[in-house]
Amino acid sequence: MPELPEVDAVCHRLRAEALKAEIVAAHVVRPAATRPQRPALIQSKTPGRTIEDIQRRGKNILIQLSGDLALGVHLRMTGDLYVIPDVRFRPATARVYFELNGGRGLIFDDPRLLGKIHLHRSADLVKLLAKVGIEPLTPDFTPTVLLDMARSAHLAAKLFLMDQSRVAGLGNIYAAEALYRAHIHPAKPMNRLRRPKIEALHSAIVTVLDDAVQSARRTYSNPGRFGDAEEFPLYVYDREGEPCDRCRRRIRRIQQGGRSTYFCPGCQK
DNA sequence: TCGATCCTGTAG
DNA sequence: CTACAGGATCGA
Repeated sequence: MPELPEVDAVCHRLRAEALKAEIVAAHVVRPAATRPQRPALIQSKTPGRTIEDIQRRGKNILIQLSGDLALGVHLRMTGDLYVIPDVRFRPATARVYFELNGGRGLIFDDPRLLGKIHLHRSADLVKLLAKVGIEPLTPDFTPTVLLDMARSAHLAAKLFLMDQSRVAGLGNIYAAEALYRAHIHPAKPMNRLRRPKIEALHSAIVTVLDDAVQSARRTYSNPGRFGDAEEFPLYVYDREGEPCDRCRRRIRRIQQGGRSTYFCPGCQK
């Protein structure tokens, strides 16, 4: 269930293990994973190609193949993407898998079947990802940019942060953690935040994601599983009823957009 | 902009 | 059994 830091870790791991690998064969076990594309597309077009590059855009993974084709992978809630030494020993939840040179396997693993893997021409994939919002860990992401986006957003702060077309990469956990660190109530309308609060939020987003990236690269270096974020300190997520580390008030859970939001009623006004 | 929906697994 | 899960899309 990856957010930006976990997707980054997956890409990091893949770059170390799959760069320059050749795809020998491709198998779509569950067509749902490629829909609306036909399984035959990946199966017929990827064999013989080499993995040239692996990039991340928001929570999307781009696997650049030789011949100007690219695989676009989205892990959604339970997806994972990793290399195993012997493709014959893939798990039962492998939804798409590639046999690589040397008998290795590149596995798209997704028990819940919500994730997607598609094949596009490289240029088309870039176009498809144009609607993804600003990358929070680049110099483009400044307090002023965030303020500009906030002005027109008649939307709760938590929902704003979860919207991938605005700031890309935050999910349920890190959105809640960023708001906690910035002392902002998750239901606060985004367009009512003043510049100082926006600056605090900007800083919280960058700090949380940056720290989580470092943490995830360490804990997720283990293929086939998502190390839980145990190494990374979560102050509110999944801590309903526990005392806040700052003010000792009990962490509360509310529903926003059909999902749980955790926050401290004492220090997030 | 909101709710329903896609799926399966697991915790209570 | 029900509730819920670190996500995103689609339709109204």
